[in-house]
Amino acid sequence: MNRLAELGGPEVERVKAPSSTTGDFPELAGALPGKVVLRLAPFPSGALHIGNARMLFVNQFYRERYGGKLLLVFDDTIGTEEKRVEPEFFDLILGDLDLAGVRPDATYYKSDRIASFYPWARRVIDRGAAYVCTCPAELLRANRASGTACPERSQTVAESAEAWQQMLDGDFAPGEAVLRLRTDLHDPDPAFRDRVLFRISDVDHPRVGRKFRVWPLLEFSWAVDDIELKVTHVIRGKDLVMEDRMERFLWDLLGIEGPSFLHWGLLRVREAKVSKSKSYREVKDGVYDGWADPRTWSLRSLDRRGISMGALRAFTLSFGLSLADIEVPAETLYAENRKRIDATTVRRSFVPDPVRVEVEGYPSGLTEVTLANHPDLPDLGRRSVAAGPVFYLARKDVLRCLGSEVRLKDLLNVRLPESAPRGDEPIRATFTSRENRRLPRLQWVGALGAVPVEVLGIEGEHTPGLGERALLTSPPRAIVQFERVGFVRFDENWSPGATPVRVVYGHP
RNA sequence: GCUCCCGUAGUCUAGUCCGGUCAAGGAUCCGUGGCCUUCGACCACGAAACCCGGGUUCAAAUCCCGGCGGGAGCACCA
Repeated sequence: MNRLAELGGPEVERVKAPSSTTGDFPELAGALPGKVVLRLAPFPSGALHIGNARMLFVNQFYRERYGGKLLLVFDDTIGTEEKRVEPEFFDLILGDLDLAGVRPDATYYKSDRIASFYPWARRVIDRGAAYVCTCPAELLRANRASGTACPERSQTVAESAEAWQQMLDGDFAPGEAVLRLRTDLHDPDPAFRDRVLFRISDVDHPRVGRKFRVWPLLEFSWAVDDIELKVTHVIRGKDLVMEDRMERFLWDLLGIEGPSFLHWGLLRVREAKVSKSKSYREVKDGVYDGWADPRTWSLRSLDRRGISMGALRAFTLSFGLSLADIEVPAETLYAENRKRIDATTVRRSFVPDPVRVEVEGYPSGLTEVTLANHPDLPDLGRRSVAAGPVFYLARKDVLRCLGSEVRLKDLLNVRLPESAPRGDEPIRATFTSRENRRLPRLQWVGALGAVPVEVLGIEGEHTPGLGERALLTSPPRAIVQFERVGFVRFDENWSPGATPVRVVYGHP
């Protein structure tokens, strides 16, 4: 009925008008209210980022629509060298879910469940549908490509069962044997031909150590867990459609009715090049400022920038469940966020790359001015700003307006000199009038009230500048708008009064 | 190459299943004006689209056929 309320997340009440388009969300096949069981399956290799948002919010959305359960299942099988499971990521992801407002009804760890996969493997073997292959990986791949059967493909059930037991007993080293499904060597999709179900690894797992050597691959583990955990609908990206087919194949083989599948297409945010493995390296090496570094585009970095999870959710859900692969500019997310924060955000003055300007003929006695904290909302109060004959203006502003009359916003008008300043030579401007005229309006900070500010930007760059004194009293994590610059959020680890004032840039 | 998916304004999306109410709606972006102290917000106005070609039909964005274009997957990763 009320699509916006469904989509908007917690802050929706504050949004004045319908904002985002509502994407299309089809009904789940055969879904019964209160009986739907969905799952979130993050791989613990880094903080959740903007690219994971769709998984989170789409599943949460359907859980809300049907009133069912949402399970969190850490997909922490053994991974690879490049995709490593690291112990700290479990809590990191739990924290990210909390931040996103996604509260799973139960949490599972695949690594706890490894042993329960073995009997299922045995059932598949007993049906004559799997065999132990000892081909080297390269040969296996080559055979698959050419549709050639390796000698072991014709194993009897008893032989397969014995070899499988040898795998479990540790008779094979990593890479020496795998359990493969017998599909069709001439399947049109080469990837589907006799896929590997289990492999051997003796890598130390952060949760279960070396307790298991035989690890299931994603499709098999899910074919089992979707049944054992009674998942009713699997909603995931379309990059995993081949896995659907594998799961169905296994269920058909065992005569089981499994959940149904639903997918969405690839969603890229143009500005965000996300890579968990790159972020992991940079965080570990200290190049990034932790997992909240803006360059990670992690949920926590967005939060740090003052982008609300409600805005992210609305943004994410606005694309519906379209199977098209899309690329969206971050501006769309920013617009969504702006709608939420603009009306509650105080205005402050900030001058990047400041240059000193002395005003000749400055009216004596004009030492301060009282300004509204928000141009349209008197309720947000006023503050007093120190003014004086000496100001700091943004170099860019000054250079752009040389020789012209400009207005120091909310204060008075001056004429800037004709020529650019040389070196550190102070700029001399001339007072013209106080009347409010249509002139270019420049941000300023009075020399007496100026406090140093450092803005952390989206590319991880630090922009120093000067801001007005009132900034010193903002609480950490407060969001303010630097007029004509954009919305910024005070950093969590900044204490009021400390300089430089540390803020993180959010968006225009 | 093989398998699958997708083509509505610059971008995203509604509509496509069940053809007419769609001379196509919304968001964002862009432009203009207003509000007269933000390059923000808000208000008003404006620009801007059914991939192409056939067919069926009184009627096609919607159905059929054929092209073309874009994307994803193709691991002993998840």
